[in-house]
Amino acid sequence: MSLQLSVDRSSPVPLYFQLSQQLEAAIERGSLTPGSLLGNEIELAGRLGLSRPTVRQAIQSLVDKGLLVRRRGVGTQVVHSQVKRPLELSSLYDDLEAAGQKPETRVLANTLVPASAEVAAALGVGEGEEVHRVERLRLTHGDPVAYLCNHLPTGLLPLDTERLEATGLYRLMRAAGITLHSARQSVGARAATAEEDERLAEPAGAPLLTMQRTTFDDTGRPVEFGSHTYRASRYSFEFQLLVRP
Amino acid sequence: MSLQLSVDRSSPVPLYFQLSQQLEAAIERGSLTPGSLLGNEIELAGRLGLSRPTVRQAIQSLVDKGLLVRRRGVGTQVVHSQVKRPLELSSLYDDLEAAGQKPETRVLANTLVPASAEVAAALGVGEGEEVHRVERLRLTHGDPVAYLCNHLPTGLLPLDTERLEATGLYRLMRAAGITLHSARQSVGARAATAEEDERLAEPAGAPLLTMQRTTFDDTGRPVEFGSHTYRASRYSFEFQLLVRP
DNA sequence: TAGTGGTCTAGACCACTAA
DNA sequence: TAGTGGTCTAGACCACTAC
Repeated sequence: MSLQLSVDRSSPVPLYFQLSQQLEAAIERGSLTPGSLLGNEIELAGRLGLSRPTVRQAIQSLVDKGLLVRRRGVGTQVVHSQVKRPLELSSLYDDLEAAGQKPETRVLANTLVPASAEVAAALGVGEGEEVHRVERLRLTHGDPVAYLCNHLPTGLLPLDTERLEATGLYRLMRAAGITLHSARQSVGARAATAEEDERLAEPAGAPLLTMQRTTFDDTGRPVEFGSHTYRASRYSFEFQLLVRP
Repeated sequence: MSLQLSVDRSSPVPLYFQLSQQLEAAIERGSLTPGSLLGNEIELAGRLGLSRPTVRQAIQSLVDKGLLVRRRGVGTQVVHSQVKRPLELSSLYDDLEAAGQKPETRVLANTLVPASAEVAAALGVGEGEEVHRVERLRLTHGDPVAYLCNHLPTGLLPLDTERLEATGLYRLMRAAGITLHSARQSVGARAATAEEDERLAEPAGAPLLTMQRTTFDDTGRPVEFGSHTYRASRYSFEFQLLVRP
């Protein structure tokens, strides 16, 4: 099979990254078939004019992504497909867009409010301290999918209604130079209240999917606390996860 | 602060792993406080009599776990806590046990059945082919929490009712030498049917949390397909996730 | 026994950050 | 400018697997 692999040493892109991208592309388009062996690291390094650690680094990044499996004494094999996208800290906006759904956002409220006890605890601010409160309705094809209520610390990023209606909150945060690091999530279900029924255009007492999430940046500072309710009839969480070895 | 670090070269435990364990323990018990710098890699390597790549490997594993953050030109810092346990392929049994809930299992059915179209597609077998079907009720303190229905390929592992009532399915699979690799999950909500109401002791039409999951081993072979329903009043999914850099 | 990945070393140069 | 992490090399020995 041999496979066309090469690296460009004049490129600013790291060599291991060039290699891992080419291998991933080969797996994606089926040039490297599931179950096939990759050939040993030494030979691969020699063929590309790279050192073994560099080749290992490229392979390791694909192992971490779940695309390859290494077995001592055996070799490196392509996993039998199935793995597409491991769980990410995803934005509903991006998820819907990726599904070709053309998400729309209607900002219901965008104000400063004193933090409730729950919000204060999540964001690590004093109770009653001023925080941003954003309420949004997310729709596709004019139909509501979810009601999103978020609280954010003040002074973190500009939150004008216009930008909130044009894109997702996470994109705004990244654009403002915030490096998202981790999030704590809780997913549950409950019956809708009368108010929620109306907002989401569901019959009385309909089951709702709920999510609460606190997101942290890479300094460990809470940057967002969200309470979301999804129409169970129109949305479910889909994700893939890897077993950490 | 300096910190007591040392490695045992006569141990079969890899040096990078010894170091990462000690660093993790130091973070856990607070000897390394959030936000504090770790000291540069060269100096750390010299102090321990290790090479820099080995020290980097130790640090990298903790970065992957979300405990440390590296910034070029700045240094390596301990993340401001909050990160405890990233999302794993978890078993409800283990989750309940970890929460001190003493889970019990009641096996409702444990039979061989012909695969339905849905099950056949998930497990990659022919429709109508024989597969295991296991129905269980999971309880804590005598109260039902979830109804679990799983399908498995035949010949994979022995599934006696006795063992199923003593522990979780994933533990049985691991004990049978199956290396779990990844899973595809879908989490949603819906109103309970009359049959489910009765099984889970909920009022008519109560909201239920649902999960469907297909689990794969490290060869990419599907090893389990589960359809679970949880009492929303008694259970929610809690997890932490990291942004992949 | 032969071949694989797992670990480890002792250097090197570069890119980025902060003062 | 000084110090940090990011990348890379060319070797070495070991543990495990399959034959």
